[in-house]
Amino acid sequence: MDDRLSRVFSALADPIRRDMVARLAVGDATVNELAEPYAVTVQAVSKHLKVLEDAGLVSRSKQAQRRPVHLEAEVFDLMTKWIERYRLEAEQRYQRLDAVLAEMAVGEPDQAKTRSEGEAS
Amino acid sequence: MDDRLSRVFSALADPIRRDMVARLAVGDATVNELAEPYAVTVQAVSKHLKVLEDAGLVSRSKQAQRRPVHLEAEVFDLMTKWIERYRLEAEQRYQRLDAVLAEMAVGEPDQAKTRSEGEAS
DNA sequence: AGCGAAGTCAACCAAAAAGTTGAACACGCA
DNA sequence: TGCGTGTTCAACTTTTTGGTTGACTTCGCT
Repeated sequence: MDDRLSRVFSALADPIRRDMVARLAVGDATVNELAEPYAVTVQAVSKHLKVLEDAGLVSRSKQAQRRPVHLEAEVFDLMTKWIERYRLEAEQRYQRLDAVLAEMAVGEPDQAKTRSEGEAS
Repeated sequence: MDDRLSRVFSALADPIRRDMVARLAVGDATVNELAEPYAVTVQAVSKHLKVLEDAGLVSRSKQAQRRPVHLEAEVFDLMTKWIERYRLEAEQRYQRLDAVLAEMAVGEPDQAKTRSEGEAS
């Protein structure tokens, strides 16, 4: 887990961290406020925040002795770009496959294709 | 890590698994084909596939003694929905904030609002 | 009937993650 | 000046993860 995308996905793999992101979408909050709903210590929440921060999902400014946590929504783009890219590729492939199947339906129906069998597609 | 979304995010937190998804977007593949580029055993790849399968990202049909792996792109929707929801919430919040700031600029500039300080908003 | 290829299962290991407790640090305030 | 609050740091434990090796199953092929 070294690259950015891995850190982002990994950060959001935890329900508590996802819930914290959900709450931060509504407004900044302090560590104690964030910790309050969960059945874990505030130290554990502090660690969760570090994970989110390392992933670039969150930033912490210091204001007196409290550190308001702020959601950095731009990182979401990184994920959506990755997801959309492969979703699209897969969808386009289905369209091509449909075209091929349609072609086969009108053409000859037995294209056994028992060659080397090595590659996918 | 029990719910669906956690499993999906967690599955994609690993670079090898993300790469496998990327390759499967282009076409189905067998376990050995998938394993080939990586410096790990085929057993390890089999485990990775189990993780992807448990997340619903991939399905395996059995065809003779090989099990072609197939990408299930629908699961991506689950993620994008989650992501978009909070991205939008955060963005709308900024717009509201901008509106408030603009209002304050023309109106009275000292709306101290030092009440309970309890909630984030 | 039996070899060989493709996958999986089981047991194990090391490293990382998620949690704990306890101590320390950094302020504001009386 | 020193107490209290908010947060982090450090050390430790337990669970999960990603990897290994070795044995086993399933099938096609000759």
